[in-house]
Amino acid sequence: MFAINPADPAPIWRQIEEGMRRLIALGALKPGAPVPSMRDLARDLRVNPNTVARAYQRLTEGGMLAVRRGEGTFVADQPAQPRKSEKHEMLRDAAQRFVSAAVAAGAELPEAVEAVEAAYEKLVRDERKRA
Amino acid sequence: MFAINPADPAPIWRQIEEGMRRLIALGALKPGAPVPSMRDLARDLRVNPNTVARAYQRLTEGGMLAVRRGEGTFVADQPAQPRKSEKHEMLRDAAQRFVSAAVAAGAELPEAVEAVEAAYEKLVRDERKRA
DNA sequence: CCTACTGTATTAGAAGGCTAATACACCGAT
DNA sequence: ATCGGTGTATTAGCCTTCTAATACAGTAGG
Repeated sequence: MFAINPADPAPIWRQIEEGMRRLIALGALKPGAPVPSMRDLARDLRVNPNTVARAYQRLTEGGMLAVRRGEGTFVADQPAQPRKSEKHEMLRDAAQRFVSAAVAAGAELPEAVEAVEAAYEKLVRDERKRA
Repeated sequence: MFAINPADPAPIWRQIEEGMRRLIALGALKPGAPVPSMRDLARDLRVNPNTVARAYQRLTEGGMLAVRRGEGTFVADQPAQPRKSEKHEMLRDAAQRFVSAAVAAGAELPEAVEAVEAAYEKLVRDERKRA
């Protein structure tokens, strides 16, 4: 599925939440498709089931996942995409953090953009490979 | 100087460290110039002096700052810029995190690049304004 | 029915980040 | 010499995250 980065200061449950959103946005997980059970994913990521549960709960509340109790968890039929305002806000914040890190590392704009393009292509390529 | 973002999961001492690196990289703090005392900066950022101390220590170890004991802390005469390999590694990791967040938010590459350009210009503009 | 799997919930404990309160050593100015 | 400013260091306590160990409720299949 995706990997957990222990060096990332972001909580694991947030990394899982973001990873699922990413897979759905990329189309790697289609509406109605089952997602791994909490215990399976926890074993896969070497993480506690409770941590996965927290991520799944948030995704369910957000309308990305749908739970059929006793049966499993599935991608929602109409995965709720974030509102335009929220999307822009998230993008703006993430970009601010990235640029701050890039400048602190001694990079200027062209280098930063280049790194983003490379990371994007790699992400898409890795996802295609898994399919 | 710069602001602390409580919503950012990154530890405060790391935000401070990055903020100082940024100011030096942008030329807002020139070699030999004094940086705020730990207690002053702590009061300014509404943060504990110990937290600032941790950031300053790391920056001193990294060769960015120089301490004249009892007198204050100053930007090193020749601020050590990160090695090319480290710079690339930092850029790559930061870009990966940003792209992951952007895709999870439902954005594609052009939008992401646009956000980066906007954030960069805003960062530079805000720094010029403070000077 | 029984087993094995789903998600849900609770409790306890370890680890790290942050705060707070001190104390110490050093330098410069009064 | 004293006072007020530096950076350095230590200790204790709180909060959040993560782990671990359970227990419970629902569904599918033999």
